[in-house]
Amino acid sequence: MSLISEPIASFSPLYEQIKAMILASLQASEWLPGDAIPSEMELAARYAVSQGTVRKAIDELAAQNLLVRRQGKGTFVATHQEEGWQYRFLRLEPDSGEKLQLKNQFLACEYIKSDEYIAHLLKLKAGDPIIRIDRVQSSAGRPIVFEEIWLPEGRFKGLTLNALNALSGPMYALYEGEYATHMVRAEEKIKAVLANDDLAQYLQVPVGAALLSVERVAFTYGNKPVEIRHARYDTADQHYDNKLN
Amino acid sequence: MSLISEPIASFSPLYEQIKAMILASLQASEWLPGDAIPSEMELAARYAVSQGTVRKAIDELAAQNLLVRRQGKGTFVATHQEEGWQYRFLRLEPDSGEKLQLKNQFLACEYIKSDEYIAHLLKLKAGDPIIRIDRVQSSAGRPIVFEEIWLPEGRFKGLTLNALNALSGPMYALYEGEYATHMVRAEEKIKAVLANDDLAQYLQVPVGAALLSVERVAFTYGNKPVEIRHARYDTADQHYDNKLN
DNA sequence: TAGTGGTCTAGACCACGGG
DNA sequence: CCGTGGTCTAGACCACTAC
Repeated sequence: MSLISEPIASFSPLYEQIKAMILASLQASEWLPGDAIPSEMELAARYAVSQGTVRKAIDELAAQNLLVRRQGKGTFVATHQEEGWQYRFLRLEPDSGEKLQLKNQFLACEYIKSDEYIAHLLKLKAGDPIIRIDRVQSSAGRPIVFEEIWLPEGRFKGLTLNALNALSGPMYALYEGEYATHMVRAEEKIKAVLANDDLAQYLQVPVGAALLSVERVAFTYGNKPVEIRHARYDTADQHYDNKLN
Repeated sequence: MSLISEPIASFSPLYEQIKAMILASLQASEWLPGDAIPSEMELAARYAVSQGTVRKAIDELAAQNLLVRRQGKGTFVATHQEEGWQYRFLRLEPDSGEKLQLKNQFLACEYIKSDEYIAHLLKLKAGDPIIRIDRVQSSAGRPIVFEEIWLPEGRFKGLTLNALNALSGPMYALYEGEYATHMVRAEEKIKAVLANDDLAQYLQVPVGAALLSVERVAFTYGNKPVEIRHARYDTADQHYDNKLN
């Protein structure tokens, strides 16, 4: 591959250009979550570079959790459908250290107009159509999480409360299967807040109890924000677990 | 380098053995934070492997933030002294998005016996001697953070309130400079709590205000826990910022 | 046995930093 | 100018998976 006359990235290392082309294929759904991508040798031939160069490109995409390598089998597009990746972005865990088992109860799924704030986060215009979902998640029969979710209507057209109630497993699996939208990364802003009347009722805690407020923006390929969540966690018996490196 | 008769790791890939040996040198303070380590060629000669193998070992250590590569200059041992790495583990930031400027006020530095809980986290025995430090950090004259810190006395012998009050900059820089202890990673458990009388006074908030409780265990080389912190953040005007990948 | 990713090598050349 | 890390190649062999 020559360094001039490149379709996507115009300069910088060859492997960066390969990365960009693989990313473009992912974004274009040429390879779907769970699928194997072509072998390193095939890609090397396709892009007319050495296997080592393809290897470095794939290594970096795998480090970003976009691809998953499996020795002897191939390289696969990451998916939230998979065992162990089901709740990849959930940092809440019981103080006891056991695994958290959450049961969904969806309360609402409304088609509304975006306000300024949500529009800004989703890179839409105020007034653009969006979907708003409310849910409560329970562990061992006790409500632990109250969550408001906002989605752009365009990408998630047709989503209904019934579809949500039929769901078992994480919403990101649903987004992948039904709306061809794979979440790549997210940003969270965390605060401590007091329970108001509504929150107290949803989470069955006293008014004035301390709750963890977690605002999340989730992004798909190309750094495109496609979901906003505002969760409140009851952290009496569980905590938000974070690793710093 | 032969695959048998290895001093440190006994098998697995060559570059893993190189990693282990570089790590051992770091742990033994053969190269100090801020220093350059030998060049790739030198290390390749020393370990009798190719440059590419050393390269892969260094790449992985750099990805873990133990080393820092600088093209044209060399590879350096990571340090908390450096501009931009000063508050590498601090995730608190103003809602406005500006940079947080914190001023220290140390309240106490006592030599005490460890209780069960702290001993367990530090992998000591209950009753072992430890140091306990209290401090308040303020931004623009307003108290934002109250923090209790526990250190094993053995490693930090001689630390005094005066030394702390002379400190400008992060404590991890002090640990590095005075106690040859570099922090490599940390784990935090986050909850929402209510301000009691003491916290209300330290942070100048009403009793019953919501505060973020952050318990941190910090580790040096070899996964050795050497510091416990329990912080309470006032998140009225700032938040804990987290990226999920 | 064939095909995949994983390791290792040796050598060429580039890009950056500093004397 | 030299020494550093950064890129790229070509080829050999290993380790794992599946048929």
